[in-house]
Amino acid sequence: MPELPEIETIRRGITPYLLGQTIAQVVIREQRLRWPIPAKLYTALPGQTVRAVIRRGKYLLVGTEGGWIIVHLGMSGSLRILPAATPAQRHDHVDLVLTDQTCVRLRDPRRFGALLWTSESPFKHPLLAPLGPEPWDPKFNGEYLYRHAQGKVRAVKSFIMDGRTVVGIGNIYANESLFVSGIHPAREAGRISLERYKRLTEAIRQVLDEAIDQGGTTLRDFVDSQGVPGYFAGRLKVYNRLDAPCIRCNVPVRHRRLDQRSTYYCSYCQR
DNA sequence: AGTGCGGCCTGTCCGC
DNA sequence: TGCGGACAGGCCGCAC
Repeated sequence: MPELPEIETIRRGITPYLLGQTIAQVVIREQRLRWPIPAKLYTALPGQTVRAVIRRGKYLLVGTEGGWIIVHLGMSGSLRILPAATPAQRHDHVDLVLTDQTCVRLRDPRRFGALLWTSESPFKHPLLAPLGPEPWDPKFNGEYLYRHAQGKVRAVKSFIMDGRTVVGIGNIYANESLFVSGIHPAREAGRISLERYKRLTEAIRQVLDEAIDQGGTTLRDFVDSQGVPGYFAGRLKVYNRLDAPCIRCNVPVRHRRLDQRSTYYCSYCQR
């Protein structure tokens, strides 16, 4: 479910409730996420105070004196700020209960998400270490993408969705960014000019900025930490718009499956 | 080494 | 109304 704008929306929502707060206890109702929740998480955390809430790609990192919680929301995860006494519903797997009797509640029906613990720098964790730059990192520019694309025969869509290339771009925003920059999603990554890659990096930042501004995209069930949906779905230019007229040229939006992922594009505007 | 795909899960929707 | 199958916002891990 959540891509970078949704994770950033959640990060901004939970940060004021977490910073400086002390964790009273960790309630685990279901330990089987993508990987089992490590015992260290619930033994080390009580008594710790939250010092930082940061985002790296689609990971949320909650820092305390003793280490870091690494959170990934997979396809269906959400985090809500609630009174700790709120009855848990189906798929509410974990509560971080704070001493002020609020809690951060993790719900994840599909359990593709993860909740991990590290006492080292989270950036050195095997899941985070291989990640490429953030989309707003100055080194993420046209030259960077062009250089890394050389010799790559894979489709540009799959190239930009690869976290080693750049973080945070999932299926929706890959579709949107490629539309905005006029690049066909199936085009070979290694056969795109520097000029067009410059446009793509700008398109990516523009699309992500606007999506964050709108509180993310809710197609069916994304909600922020207060339970509010995002409003970017109304601004999508191609995603989920099969057969609707292209906003630029009126040709019907097309759909195909590319690397097992739903892909929307305008066959006239994107080459 | 780069690439493609199976698999992890539940919920929903659609056609029969 | 029930049932099977396809599909959904991610991404690891393994084949080739």
